[in-house]
Amino acid sequence: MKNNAKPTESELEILQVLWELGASTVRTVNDELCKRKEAEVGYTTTLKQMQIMHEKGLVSRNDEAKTHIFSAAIAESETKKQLLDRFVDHVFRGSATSLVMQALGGKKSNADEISEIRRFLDEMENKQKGNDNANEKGGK
Amino acid sequence: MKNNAKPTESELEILQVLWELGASTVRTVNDELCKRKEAEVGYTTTLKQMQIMHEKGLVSRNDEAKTHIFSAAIAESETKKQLLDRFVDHVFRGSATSLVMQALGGKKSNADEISEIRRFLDEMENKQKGNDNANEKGGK
DNA sequence: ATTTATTTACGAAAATAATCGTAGATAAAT
DNA sequence: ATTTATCTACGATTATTTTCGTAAATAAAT
Repeated sequence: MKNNAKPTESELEILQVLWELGASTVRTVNDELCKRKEAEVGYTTTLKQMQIMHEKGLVSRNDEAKTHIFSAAIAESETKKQLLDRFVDHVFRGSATSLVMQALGGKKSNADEISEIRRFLDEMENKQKGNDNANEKGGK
Repeated sequence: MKNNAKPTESELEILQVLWELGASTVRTVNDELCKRKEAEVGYTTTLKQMQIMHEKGLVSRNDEAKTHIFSAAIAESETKKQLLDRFVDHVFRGSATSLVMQALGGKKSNADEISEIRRFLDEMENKQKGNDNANEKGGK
């Protein structure tokens, strides 16, 4: 329940592929990366990256078959949450609200999005009522 | 109106100081950085960093006086918007909504925050009504 | 069995970011 | 004028991340 390893930019790209496609070979991941990025990505580059990620415990590897099968070893939502927290701390100095303002204000958010968020806020508020407190946290 | 220079982590930290304190000397910035971070930051490290930032056009410099005075050369909101866009693209693959969900769900958002956001959404919706269309934009 | 295609392992180079030491410049204090 | 304190310029080092070439392993095709 603890993985402090912060994936780098390109490690994140690989994780995104694994999260989306599920367990995959290096070949599959590399193909997908080439589709997503402008420039080509060398096969051995992706391979090396995934080997490093394996050492770090970011991905797991099934090497029974000739060709190894990799899958993400860290949860998508948990990882994104961590990245987001870090981002909020660094860029918005801890204020999630001002980030949200910026995110919604800057982007072309349509009516559907807005009402979706509204629904979400409703849910949040309900939860909060049921379980108040729970909000201490030794923030510096 | 175009500054594609993406500040690095530590450049951002310096920009944050300048945005907050306004035009400052290297000494002032360095002192502030030392306060904010765990570890000490060497004076010449900060100096060098700010020199590089000057070359890149991230800060401007007044060197009439003996001691140079630096100020941020890029706008805070504009910069944060760019960083956020980039972040949303990379981590949430373009979905601002899912980022907001994550931001609000994960963080300890209190009732005040929630209603603040609600008000914000109201405003957004009004604006949208008054000026519909305006939402075409070469989306991918 | 030999060739061919594909894969993994390994190491190292290239690119980028961050840190710092030292020397020289500048001005204030004595 | 000499010392002292503070600052800038410059170069170099260190650390981290990304990229890739080459060789060895593996299995499929001939």
